[in-house]
Amino acid sequence: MSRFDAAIQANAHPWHLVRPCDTCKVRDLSACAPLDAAEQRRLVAIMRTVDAAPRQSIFDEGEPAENVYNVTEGAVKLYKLLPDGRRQITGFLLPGDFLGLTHNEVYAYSAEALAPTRLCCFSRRKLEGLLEELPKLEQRLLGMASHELAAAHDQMLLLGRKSARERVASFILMLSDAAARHGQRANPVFLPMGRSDIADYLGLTTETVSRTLTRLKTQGLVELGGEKHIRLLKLEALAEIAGGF
Amino acid sequence: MSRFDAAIQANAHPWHLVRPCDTCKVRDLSACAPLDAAEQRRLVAIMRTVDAAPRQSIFDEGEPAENVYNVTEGAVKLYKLLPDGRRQITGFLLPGDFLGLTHNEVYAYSAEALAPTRLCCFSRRKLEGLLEELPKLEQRLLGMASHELAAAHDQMLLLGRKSARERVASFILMLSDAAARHGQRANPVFLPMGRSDIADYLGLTTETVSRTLTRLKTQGLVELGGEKHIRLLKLEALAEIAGGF
DNA sequence: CGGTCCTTTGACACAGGTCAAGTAATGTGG
DNA sequence: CCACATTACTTGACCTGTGTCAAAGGACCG
Repeated sequence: MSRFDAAIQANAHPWHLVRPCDTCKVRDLSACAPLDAAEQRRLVAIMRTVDAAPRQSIFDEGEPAENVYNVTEGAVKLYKLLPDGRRQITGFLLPGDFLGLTHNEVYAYSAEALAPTRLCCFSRRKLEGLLEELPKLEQRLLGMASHELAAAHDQMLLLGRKSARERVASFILMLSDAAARHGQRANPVFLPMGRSDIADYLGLTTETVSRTLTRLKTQGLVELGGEKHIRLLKLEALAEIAGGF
Repeated sequence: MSRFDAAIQANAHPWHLVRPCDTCKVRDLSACAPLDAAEQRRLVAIMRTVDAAPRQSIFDEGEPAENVYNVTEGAVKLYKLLPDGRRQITGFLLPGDFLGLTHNEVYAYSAEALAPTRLCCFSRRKLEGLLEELPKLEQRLLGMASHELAAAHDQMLLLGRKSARERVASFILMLSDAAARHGQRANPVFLPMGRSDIADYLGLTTETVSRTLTRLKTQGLVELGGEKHIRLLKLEALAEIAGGF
């Protein structure tokens, strides 16, 4: 069995790199043609599979940026730290998402697995070499980068100008949408991360996140099933809150 | 005189697209070869020059994303609005920067000139066509996008976790660095934007920006020469504040 | 069960927002 | 070039949303 087939067998194929994603509509950029079999083979040749347990670090900010990763299964958080320990989570990644892409010598953020995670790992040097020859691949990367940039702009609006209530509502809806795109249950939303990760993503404290969620519950907008599941009761109202109306 | 030469004559050539920038070290990505003359000619053929006066809108959020722009001279601000008018400025652009690049049908933010500005305007459709044939160009765009992404992450850390004092210090230093990269005076820094733009960029109010600046002045860290010039007196101390020490 | 960790809840403090006034810069028409 | 209007910036007094500190549940696990 070739390396290529083995990779597919192991369900660790970098699908999202080689073709538009079936379930994640956002990334289904019609302009991007999928790679053909030969091209995929070349890509898989420079790839290896990496697994990470929850809480395991994938890489740290400031470390030499030797690899680029593509999430295949699981969930990852990206974050930056200030010297005194204050933390900002800059993103939660799901299957199909990319991390480590940079034109710097070192990583600009740290990455850590949230759940049992499987990643496709590429040597950055080799991948950059391959990019020269596979423009389709570069197109996909550019498409992904510009989507991430748009998401980053939304997050700046959230962090700079939204109230705690609006941030939490936005967050719940965002998770629900992401779940739907990944073919998972969208309504009782599953929160794979703890309160302090949510807080560090939204620029709040755990206490404020907790209080805000209980207030949304009290007001009949959501229902909390355990700590990690939220049922959205009034989608319309939540969307209005999230949008800042 | 050819269109190509005319464009150079008029100092409206998209230099930053075709080759690493001389002054802006950040963008001098060794991996990116400059375009040759024939390639540049093709690029210039689908380009036109656009001028914008201060406060003039270049495009608005939600508008069909028909063009992509490259700033040649001047300065531009990008921003997003909430329905009630709250505003978040997501970036200030200087010569060499890009705007309008998206894989969406519509612009994700509004763009407005801060100063008299000259831009290179490309039809997005045509540029995307050209990208298929000029992989070097796509490489440059990918490099720029990944730099912007890193800047966006820094800004998220600032907005989510830094105090007003730290935000203002970071901002001044950022402007000073940008000026230096563009071959302009770095120490009495020139602020091309007003207080309310600064506030909307830092997620603060004009009052807080103003108070914070006077406090930095009182403490002997900066000197305010008029409203639009700031002399950095204790760079080291400012850098420590900005970094969150 | 008895720890450990995470979440929730409460009481209180404070950074930064809001409202309001005053002052300086900029522009405009005569 | 000056009066005047307008806009931008600063400063002050006060208020509030969110952070801080502390403690009390809950969930999970050996």
